[in-house]
Amino acid sequence: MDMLGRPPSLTEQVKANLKQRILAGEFPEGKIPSEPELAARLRVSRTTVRDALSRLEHEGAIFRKQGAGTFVNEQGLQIKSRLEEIWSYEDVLRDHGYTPSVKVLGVDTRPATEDETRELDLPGVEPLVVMRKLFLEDSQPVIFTVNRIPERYLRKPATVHSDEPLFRFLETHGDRQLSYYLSEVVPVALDDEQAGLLELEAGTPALCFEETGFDLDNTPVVRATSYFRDDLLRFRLIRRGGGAQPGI
Amino acid sequence: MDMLGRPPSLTEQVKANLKQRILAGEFPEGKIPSEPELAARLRVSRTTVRDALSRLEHEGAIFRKQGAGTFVNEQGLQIKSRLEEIWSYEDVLRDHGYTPSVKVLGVDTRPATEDETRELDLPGVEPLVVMRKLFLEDSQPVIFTVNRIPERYLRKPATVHSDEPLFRFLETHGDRQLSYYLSEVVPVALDDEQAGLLELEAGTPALCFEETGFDLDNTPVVRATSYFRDDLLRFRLIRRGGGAQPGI
DNA sequence: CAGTGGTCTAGACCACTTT
DNA sequence: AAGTGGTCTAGACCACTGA
Repeated sequence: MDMLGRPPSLTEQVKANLKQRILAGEFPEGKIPSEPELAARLRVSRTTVRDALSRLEHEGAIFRKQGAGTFVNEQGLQIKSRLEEIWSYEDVLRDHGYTPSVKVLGVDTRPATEDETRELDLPGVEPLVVMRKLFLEDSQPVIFTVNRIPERYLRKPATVHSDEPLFRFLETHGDRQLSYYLSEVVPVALDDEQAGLLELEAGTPALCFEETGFDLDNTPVVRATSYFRDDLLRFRLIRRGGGAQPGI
Repeated sequence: MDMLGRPPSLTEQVKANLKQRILAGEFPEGKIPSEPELAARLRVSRTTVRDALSRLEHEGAIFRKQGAGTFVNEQGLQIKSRLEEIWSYEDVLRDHGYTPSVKVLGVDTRPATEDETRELDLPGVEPLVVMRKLFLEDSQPVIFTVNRIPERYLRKPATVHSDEPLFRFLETHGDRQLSYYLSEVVPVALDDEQAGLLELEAGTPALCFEETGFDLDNTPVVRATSYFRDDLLRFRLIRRGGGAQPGI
């Protein structure tokens, strides 16, 4: 029972160091020192430097060209919130320059539907705790989410109103660590209730995530549905080649 | 001037080998051999095995638990087309079990707009080649795309009708290798033209990609817009923690 | 041809899970 | 205590770029 993360790895520290220096504009020509030089300066092995650089490249902060060097990727640095690594919606809003707040609309318990029983891999129909939240920037609604968690995964009686981010809620009230989400991106026309909460007109096209969260044992622990105001929040991602292709 | 990719790396071969054996059901209990054992069997170093496993874990094919082992991720294996690694829409459709075909709707040349000039980082207003394509499964339209490429990046006179995937078209007609896309996911209501092409009613909510493609020198070489029939094609992705958090 | 990134190896040590 | 994955090192060799 750890409850605490490990200290950041050396690789992660190097990555953070470089990221910070990039954002601070320490490499004005866009040219980042060579791998051997970084390794010597930072007193780590070249492998560690390469791991850190690979992560930065993957998230679009730099790009590399064999034989030429490593460079700042001004384009990729513009991305605030990457679709593949979103955990706390409050952080997403903060990254967009907003002052976020959360409003818990309600916490209920009801039996799972047939679909939910299957999606959450439950042995039979069981009670689910349903949390509905609204995220606001200043007083304007931006995100509406519904989380459904099997009651069996929660320690305390489930009527707790909590404005913690969900991954923390699961650790606090359920001793479950969220490992990843498997998500579907769906276009919808907002219905009356959703539009009302987001202060839009019914029928407005919006982005919706339909997703399942898994813990470290690969057990599904939460089904979530989220709706976004795309006029206030826009998601970006980097798409790369899948495998063997070099560059392609 | 290479034009050809390098042969797949050892890591890539190990990854392909394991992926195939996983899909073939060679690990019925879901337990994958330990890293030292795989390294010994495949006659490669443990590092190479770990790299291959890391990639498989990233794309959701397996999951690992420290101290316990490496296991098949039945959930993640269901994903056919991952949002972050899509290159040829024909492949996407094939992965969904369709028989794809392409219809080139037209190839025109026109001056870039002000926005396009900025997005493609052009020194001034220049002619763009605009390719409009429709992707069909059997005879049913699924994807509608518009690609805009500065004429300066193309060798041949730009009126070529080509049903090659775009990344190949850029290599064939422009000696440019596509490295990655920077994409925005936008919900839209289809207008008359888009809806007509996709054989839906005008106003239907749909997913839209607005994206810029970059080459190996990080130069933007194409602006693309794509519309999808979400009743026929659904995009999935895996969302993970961004950095230092372990598990979280 | 010197310097850069790309790939691969062998081995050490640690943290964690299981028995 | 034994076995697993997680991190890190030092070093070799290759492929490519640019002066």
